Amino acid sequence: MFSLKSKLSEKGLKITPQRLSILDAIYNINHPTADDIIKHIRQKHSNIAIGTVYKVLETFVQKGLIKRITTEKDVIRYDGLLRHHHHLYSTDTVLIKDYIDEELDKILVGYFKKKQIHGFEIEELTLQIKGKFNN
Amino acid sequence: MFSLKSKLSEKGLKITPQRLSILDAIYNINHPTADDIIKHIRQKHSNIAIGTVYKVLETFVQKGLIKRITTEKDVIRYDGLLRHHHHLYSTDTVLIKDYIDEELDKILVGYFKKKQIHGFEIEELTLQIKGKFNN
DNA sequence: TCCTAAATGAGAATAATTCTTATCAAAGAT
DNA sequence: ATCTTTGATAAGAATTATTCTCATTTAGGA
Repeated sequence: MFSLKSKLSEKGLKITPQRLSILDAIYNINHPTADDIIKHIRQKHSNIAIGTVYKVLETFVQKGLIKRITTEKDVIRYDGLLRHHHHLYSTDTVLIKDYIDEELDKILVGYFKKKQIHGFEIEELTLQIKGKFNN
Repeated sequence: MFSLKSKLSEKGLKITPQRLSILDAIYNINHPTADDIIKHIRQKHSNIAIGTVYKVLETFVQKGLIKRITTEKDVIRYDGLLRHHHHLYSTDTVLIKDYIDEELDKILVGYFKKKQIHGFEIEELTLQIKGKFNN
């Protein structure tokens, strides 16, 4: 089962219309902000409280259903792609794209297996690839 | 000349006490927020307007004197280290440390010289290394 | 020293996020 | 199917971060 409902229940979360529509929004918007999600939900039909969206997003992050994306801005973006991946950041727009590259992952993991960082235990390696999208 | 004043004048910026103390703060605080900088300046002696700090920071970023750091939080942090480097992020605290590794840089550049990303022109590669600092 | 464009201060305005509390609803127990 | 309880949501206030506005000041070249 890959339904939205099963994703919630797998994490021991109650299934509510709000949570389902937030999860749906995350899967249908590219790295959305909380505001993107609110607008997306309100567009179609239902209303939702702003505080609920923030609270649910935090819950999802805690439960590992989604991740926060790092940006240089003062607004938090979320990512529903759980498979390990990197990000392409546009240097002139806000566009961010997922970048999956297992070969790169192997190289990075291999490199840091040999080369320890003194006083630091690595848990995750994410490459930020900044540049320009051609069209 | 590596004085703070020369850093400003090299970029064609007027030398003001506010700019000097902001630059000084950036070099003396580890990846500060605007608020960290304000507190640092007010601690010692001089007062400074909050708006001025934000404005000057933006100017510095535009001129390439400092950089914004990417984080998962909704607060912007700055970095005065201009040499290309990566970052170590603590997964349980807000600590961020610079990580310089030219060997890694060569591997990454070499990798993406061979492996193009379709529709994307790379300008900068920054690795986010998340994990735990041992004390 | 004077002049002018640029910088700053002060506070209002905006934006993003969190908090509070009353009401509501999911889902397990009956 | 209904009840009950615990957790979820709505609404709006509060907080925090950042930006904007505009009057005043100042750096630095003329």
